[in-house]
Amino acid sequence: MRKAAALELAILGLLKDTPMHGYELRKHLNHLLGSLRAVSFGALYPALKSLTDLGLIDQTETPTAAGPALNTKRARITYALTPAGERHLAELLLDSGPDTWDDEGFGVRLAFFGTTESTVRKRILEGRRSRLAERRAALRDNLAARRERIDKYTSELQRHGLESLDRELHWIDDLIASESESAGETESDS
Amino acid sequence: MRKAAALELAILGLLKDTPMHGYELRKHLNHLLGSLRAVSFGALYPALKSLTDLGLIDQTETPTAAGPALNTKRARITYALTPAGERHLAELLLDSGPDTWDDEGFGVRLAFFGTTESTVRKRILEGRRSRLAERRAALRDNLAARRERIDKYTSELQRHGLESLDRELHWIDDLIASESESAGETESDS
DNA sequence: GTTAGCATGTAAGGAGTTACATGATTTT
DNA sequence: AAAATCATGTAACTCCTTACATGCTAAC
Repeated sequence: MRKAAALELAILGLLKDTPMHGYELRKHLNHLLGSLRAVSFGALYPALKSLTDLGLIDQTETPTAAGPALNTKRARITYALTPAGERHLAELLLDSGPDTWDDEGFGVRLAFFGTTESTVRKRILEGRRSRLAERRAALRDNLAARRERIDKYTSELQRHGLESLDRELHWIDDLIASESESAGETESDS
Repeated sequence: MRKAAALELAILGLLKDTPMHGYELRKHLNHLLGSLRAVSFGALYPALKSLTDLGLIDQTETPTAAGPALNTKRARITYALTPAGERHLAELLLDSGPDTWDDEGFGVRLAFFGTTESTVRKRILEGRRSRLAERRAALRDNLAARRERIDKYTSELQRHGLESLDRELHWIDDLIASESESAGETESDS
């Protein structure tokens, strides 16, 4: 299976719901990615090109000179998923491997949890949990190992970092708990 | 002035306190950078090389065959700041521009706040604050703009993101406040 | 005497950024 | 008619990752 950078997944996921052109897509991407990062055109268009080359999306030229009054928006190239693209997206949404535990991967996957199988959701949440727990352990060790030698700014930074991790762990635990609860209701798997 | 990636600053800052060889330096870097990222050898050694080429650090070969029993550790190349390197570091620590507000830049700068002028500290903290405030505003707008159309996972993510931002803003405010307090007390440091 | 960890690097390549280049459409 | 914004791309460059290549030293 291909490497599937987070950006690719986000593009495919957004285009599945709504075919769009690049400029519009970028705005949705920046909302979706939130504080993670901003997508530039220099990143977006090459990505769209490579997805097109792979046959996962196709481009429909919407003429400007001929008839721009289809709706209020003037568009030039509208991107949409091909059948192969839909299949590929469905495959990507079954992944629950290490890539889906890290900050960016997890952020993007969460945005598509609505169309993710509940067993996959659970594995992702648990993977993410253990990732955060590892980080927390490393930070604590670090903090304990060199008590005296750190100035107040560094210790403040680490204290705040630890607190943030604790809150995020708690948050994930809540998500996992609500996942287990609704497991009996909606889907038939347990 | 040169661009000064966060990694360079971290290296210079660490080497000023303690000359070390690469392998050891990497461990300190990974502690310093914490959850931000891990530095690989493929990133570290080229960086050390370029700093050497710039004359900011120098390399001292510590022979292994001849006499390894200097202390318990066998080292091969020890890196240390040159006078030019110290000057350059001092210059970098005066910077309080946009690079010092972003996640990575701020994280690294905070680690060296102990040797940063209090006026510079304050500017950095305030820049960071406004960065976070911008993010918060964007998130809120995003949240308000499309109330109904988001599933529970996305809204949970955004709610948690907003809460984290609020806590971080509060944390920064505390740092700024304690900065102002100690400003009157001592010119040098506390 | 072999495994594990210490120690230093290089080569190829991925994923992105900034700056540039171009032109259409809408608003003022 | 000028300015802002919409819209699509390319080229050069930066920074980092992965995988490789090499050898020393400590411990079992």
